[in-house]
Amino acid sequence: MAKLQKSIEKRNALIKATIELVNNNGFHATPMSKIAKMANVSPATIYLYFENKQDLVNQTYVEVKAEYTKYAFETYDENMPIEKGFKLIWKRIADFKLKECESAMFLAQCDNTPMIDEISRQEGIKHLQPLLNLWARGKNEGIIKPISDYLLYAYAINPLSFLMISQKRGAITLDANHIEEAYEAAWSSIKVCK
Amino acid sequence: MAKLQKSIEKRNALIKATIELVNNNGFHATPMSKIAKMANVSPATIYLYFENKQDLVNQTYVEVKAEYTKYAFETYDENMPIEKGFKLIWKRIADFKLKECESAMFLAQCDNTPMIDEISRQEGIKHLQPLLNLWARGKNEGIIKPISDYLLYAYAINPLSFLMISQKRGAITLDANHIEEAYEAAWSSIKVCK
DNA sequence: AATAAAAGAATGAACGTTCATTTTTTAATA
DNA sequence: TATTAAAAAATGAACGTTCATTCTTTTATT
Repeated sequence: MAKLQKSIEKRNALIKATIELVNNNGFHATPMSKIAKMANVSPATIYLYFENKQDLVNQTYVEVKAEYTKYAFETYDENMPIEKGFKLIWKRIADFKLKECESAMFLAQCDNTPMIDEISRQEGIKHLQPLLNLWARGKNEGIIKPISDYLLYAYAINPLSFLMISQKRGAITLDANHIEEAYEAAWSSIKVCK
Repeated sequence: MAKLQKSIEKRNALIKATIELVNNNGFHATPMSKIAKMANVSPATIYLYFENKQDLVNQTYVEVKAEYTKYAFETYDENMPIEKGFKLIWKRIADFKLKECESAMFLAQCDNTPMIDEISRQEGIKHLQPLLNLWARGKNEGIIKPISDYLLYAYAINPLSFLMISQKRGAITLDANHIEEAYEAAWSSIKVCK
């Protein structure tokens, strides 16, 4: 495999096709041949870029996860006050999940199945550090509840995945108003209540 | 497949095996042959109880979902005051997700992938009605935020799935204290703040 | 001309499902 | 009750298909 000099676009096309097909049919029903076809490439070519199917999916996961967190923290600055910083990150995440809904769908599917290697999963978690730091600071200042980061994540961030999936399935349509309500729910679940 | 008179146990064994194998390997990596082996049955026998693999998974989903909601509402009475009723249902759900963690895992996987037919999914949602009624009542009384049921579910109930998965993966261990904290987060996210 | 990239066709393994047969259960008869 | 016939349930092996992956050949690049 090594590194191919050329054609990063071909790699991108393969990753894009993987996301789309896995979203719509699930891992079990997306053959390499279909991925190749959607990316306008021969099945054999996939193996110039990826070791095998598992590797293709793992790499897709890590790459999408990185994009996601890059977007989430792009405008955040570690010196911001807690609530302002949280709101900023939260809104960016919400924004990503609604705009890049294909990517977000894919992540949700990976995060809830044994589709992905544990190693790639760990790799994906790393990028979340700035949010954990913010929470640590918030706990110190008595603004954020002194509870486990997993609990904070479960209530502050994870619900967005559920909402995104519901929207993708056509069960709801989220407008700016809903997002504001969701933010209020998220914030009130983790802030210290006076 | 008509109804078989005998051997409801064989059907149950098949469903149990399906849950366990799909949890650990995902749909795509659980062949019928393995399901048969784990249920101590010939592969051919599966087809006496289920039309095909998809049908087996669909039926497993609907059955587990029914168990889940049956458990959730078992001790609930429609005349309870809002907060008390909500707490009761919430605790039962938490209880189920931690005790019947295999079942809950399976549901989470189904709810986040295209593994399940849309029809079976709809079938599974029906059973949630008592909770929606409670919320309607709560909104009327000004106790619960006047927001979409999907938002309420996303913040009050869905986080438990995330926590359960994290626990199953060994990332956390939830004790009674965590559960209490989680309940507080859930309630504060949906109650009207005075 | 030499090398790297891509292609299509080929391969072997694995899978879901069915088939032909056997085993077990039920019902009928004496 | 004992024996036998019929029906139901269960089985292991086999089938046809699909899939991931590899092999060989062609095309593009330097």
